Amino acid sequence: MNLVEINKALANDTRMDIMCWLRDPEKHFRKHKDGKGFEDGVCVNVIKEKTGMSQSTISHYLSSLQRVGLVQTVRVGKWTYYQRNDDMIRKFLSELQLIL
Amino acid sequence: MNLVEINKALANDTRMDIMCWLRDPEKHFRKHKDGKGFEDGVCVNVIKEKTGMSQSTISHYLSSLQRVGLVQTVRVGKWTYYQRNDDMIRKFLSELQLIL
DNA sequence: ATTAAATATCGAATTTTATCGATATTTATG
DNA sequence: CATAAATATCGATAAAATTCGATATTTAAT
Repeated sequence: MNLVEINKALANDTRMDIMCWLRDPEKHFRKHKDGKGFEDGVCVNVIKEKTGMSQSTISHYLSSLQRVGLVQTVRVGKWTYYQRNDDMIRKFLSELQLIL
Repeated sequence: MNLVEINKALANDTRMDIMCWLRDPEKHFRKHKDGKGFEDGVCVNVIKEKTGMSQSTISHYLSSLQRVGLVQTVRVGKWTYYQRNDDMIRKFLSELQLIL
C-alpha cells in the first residue's frame, strides 16, 4: 500500500465522488437495466452516466482507483462491476492516522 | 476545509515527508543555528537542507501546505517558522473517515 | 545607508494529469 | 459468423504540477 499514490487517486473531485457514491449504490445510482442488484458493485456505464463524463475517462478513473486498491472488480459477461475495497480503505485510513 | 485540495497537498512524497517530520522536529531536523528551539516550528532553510531540494521549491511547498491549512507559520525577524496545524489535521482525518 | 541572510515570488522548462474521441477487445445474441 | 453492447486502450491536446535558477523583498547587522 502506497499512501501517497492513494492520495493522488483521491486528489480529484470525480474520483472522490465515485468512492463516496459506492458506499451506498442504491442511494446514488440508477438500477442496472438487466435488473441486477449492486451486490457485486456498479457497472462502468451507470457510473459514467452519473458523472456525465466520457466513457473513456471514467473507465480510466476506475482503473486508477483499482490500481491503488481502493476498489475491486468482477467481470460478469460483458459488464465490469466496481465496488469499494473496504479492507484497503480501512488500512489506508488507519495508516494515514498513524503517520500523519 | 476542502478535502480534495488537502489530498492534493499530500499527494507528493516530499510534502508528505515534511508533514511527518514536523510531528517531531527534534528527531528529524538539525538545530537552528541561532539556538532557537522548535516551539514555533522549523525555519524554511532547515527543512530545505533536510530535503536536499532547492530553496524556492521548498518555500513553494510550504506555502501549499499552508494554503490548505495543514501548517501554520510565524514570522520572527527574518525567519519564517512552520509548524503543523494539528487542529486542521484532526479535522481532515475525521472528515475523511466520515465520508470516504 | 550598505550589505548580508532568509524567505518569497517570478519565469521557464519538463513532466504528469485530465479528458476527449476514435479504435480495439470481449462477450452475448440473432 | 455478423452484429451489437460494454468496456478498455490508444493517441492527442490542454491544463496543472514539479522544479529550478534568477530576482525581489524583508529584516538584521555593520
